[in-house]
Amino acid sequence: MKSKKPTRPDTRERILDVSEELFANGSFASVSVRSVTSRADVNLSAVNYYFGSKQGLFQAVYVRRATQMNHERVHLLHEAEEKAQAEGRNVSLRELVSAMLTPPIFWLCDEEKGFSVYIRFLARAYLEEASDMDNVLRQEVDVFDRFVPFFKKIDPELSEEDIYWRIHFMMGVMHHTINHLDRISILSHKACKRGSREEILERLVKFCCDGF
Amino acid sequence: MKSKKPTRPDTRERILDVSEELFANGSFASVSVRSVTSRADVNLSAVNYYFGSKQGLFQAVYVRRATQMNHERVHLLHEAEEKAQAEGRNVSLRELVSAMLTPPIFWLCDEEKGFSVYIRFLARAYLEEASDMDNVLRQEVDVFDRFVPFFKKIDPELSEEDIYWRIHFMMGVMHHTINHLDRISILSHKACKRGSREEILERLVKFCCDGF
DNA sequence: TTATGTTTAAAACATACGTTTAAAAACTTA
DNA sequence: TAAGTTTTTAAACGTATGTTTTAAACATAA
Repeated sequence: MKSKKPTRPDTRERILDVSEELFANGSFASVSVRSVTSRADVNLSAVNYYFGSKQGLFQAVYVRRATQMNHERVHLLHEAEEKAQAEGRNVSLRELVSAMLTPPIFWLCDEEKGFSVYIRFLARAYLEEASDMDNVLRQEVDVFDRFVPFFKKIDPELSEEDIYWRIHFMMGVMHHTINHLDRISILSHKACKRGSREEILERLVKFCCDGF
Repeated sequence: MKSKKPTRPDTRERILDVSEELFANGSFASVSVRSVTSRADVNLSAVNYYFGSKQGLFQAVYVRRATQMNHERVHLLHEAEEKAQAEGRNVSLRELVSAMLTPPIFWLCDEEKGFSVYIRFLARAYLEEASDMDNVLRQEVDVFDRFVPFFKKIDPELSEEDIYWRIHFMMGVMHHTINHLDRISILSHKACKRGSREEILERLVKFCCDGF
């Protein structure tokens, strides 16, 4: 007698969870609404009911966690700023790079929460049709703008163009690392394992700092 | 009376050209066979006739230029090796990095030939379903293996794992740069233009060398 | 020319897709 | 309970998809 289905108030969240994962592993076009609803054990119409369209669902997946992640980045920046002020020095390059990379990398390696999946989703979203994803980029740009003055203070000789190019390169390393984390074992003939969250972050931050 | 259609022996190539471009701008699933054949001004069945299936077409697009590009990389490596030997020194880090990055970057900026499109296609192909694309990766891995001893000679303290990670990071920077070349103008508020082929290559090589 | 193999053409097939509709079910509030 | 709102369900719609089929057009060589 327990087969009676009650209304589940978490339907919306379950759809988001499932599609976050599917969109992280495949392109927008390759993920069907039906594959989402069936895996979420939800009626087909639920997607259109809650999100209007497939495109609306995609954007909702993005929005759900984007704000939080960029807040974390700014928070780390402020922490580093205060610490530096207390010690009467500039914010170090390492602190800056770390503030930008730590949230996504930590999320990535946090299997507990669903954040891990989101980071892969995000890296993939960057490659979707430009017009749809420009808004996504905008928010990150605004965050990065707050970092630029600090980079400039470290090396006043750097032009803004130099700084933007290097931030751009940093994001490249990060997104690529995220998307190909499992493939690196192929590349190295199983020589190196994925490694812990701290290990990856350490390698990444070092590479980016030296690149800067 | 010129509307009589002769047999066009270039049908196969035209299909490859068009799909290379479409696959460079969109995911595998988002590109329809019909969009390919109509833009190539070719009958719908031609794709299945020449390539068996859509998947076959995709792989054919990859294979057409992959071998050539990796040959170019190895060629540059040999050139650097001979020059270094003649001068009685080791191959420099810069020469190694340059040998790996120059072919794709030069191709990327070469609007004349169709190579430019191929590089973008390639970067996108890396994100397609793993099982289909592992063969694609295999070839690059084999090429990179030939570079490893030279990196080791430069810095014998480096472990193989270190080297593979850094090669991995390099490819990340490159692919990301390729895929987001137009977006960098957004990121920098139009502060920096795309720049010439040499400029991009120079920035990229420098960043990667320093990262190493 | 005729015969043979290759390439193009148009149509149809079966299926999968995103979305809509309309009614039933579950929940909320009075 | 009764009325009203929100959520879930099943079915259908129209369209787009990859692929197959069958025949016509072409090229080449005997």
